Amino acid sequence: MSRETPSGDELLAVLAALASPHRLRIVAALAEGRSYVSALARRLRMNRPLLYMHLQKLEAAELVVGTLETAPDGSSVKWFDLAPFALTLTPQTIAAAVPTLTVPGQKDEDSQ
Amino acid sequence: MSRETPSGDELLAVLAALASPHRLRIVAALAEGRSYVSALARRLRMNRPLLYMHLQKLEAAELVVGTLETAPDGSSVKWFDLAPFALTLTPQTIAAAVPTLTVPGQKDEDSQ
DNA sequence: CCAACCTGTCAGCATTATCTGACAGGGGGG
DNA sequence: CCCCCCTGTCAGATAATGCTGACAGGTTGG
Repeated sequence: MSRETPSGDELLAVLAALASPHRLRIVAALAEGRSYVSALARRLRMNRPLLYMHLQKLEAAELVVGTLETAPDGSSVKWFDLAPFALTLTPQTIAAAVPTLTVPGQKDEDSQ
Repeated sequence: MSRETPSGDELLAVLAALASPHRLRIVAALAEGRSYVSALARRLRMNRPLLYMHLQKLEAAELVVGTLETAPDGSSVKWFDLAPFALTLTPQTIAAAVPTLTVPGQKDEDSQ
């Protein structure tokens, strides 16, 4: 679901999710194929709970999809797939998204 | 200079710079035309030193250009212009940028 | 001299984000 | 039983950000 014009909040969520070296690396790793938490932790050499947290942030931003696959025997593995996203960052796309940012009281008044 | 393939660090810098509601709003405001610190602070209703800091971050990421214009009489105003940027965010572009991230020791080893 | 406009910089506080080790619980198998 | 694999969650330490009021210094104009 590569949206044309994301809402301000969605845009912000995606940006915040990607603004981290760890999470960028996670995305890059998943671009080569699905994986699961423990394997990824070994591969990227990072603490598992830490990776877990980062994956949750990516998932919250809908950049990644995690599915807990419980085998017939009962053992479970949580697979993570990269969501196919694509967004363009330009002054125009940002200006278009900003008005829909939900925050307290902010208004435009004078210019110049 | 809308780069085709930004380095990992550049990408990260831009993402980090934009991952803030304030800074998104600043970019949107500047998209309507140049302005200077005090005027922008009034317009966006935010603390001037705070805005100043955000502008510096945007400038560091090269999303914004500030020029201190000292009039012939000596009074000075620092104008900020939006830099014409454009970058596309997809799993591919990210995967392409990640290998050039400069951080301590990280390597890829096994997969799956 | 005082007021109003501008820029730039600080110390210090408040709030988030990041990161770690440890734990609980679920599955196999030897 | 013990050992190894997996998931998920916590408290708590540490580091990074965000934010504020106040100050110094420059100019113009009444």
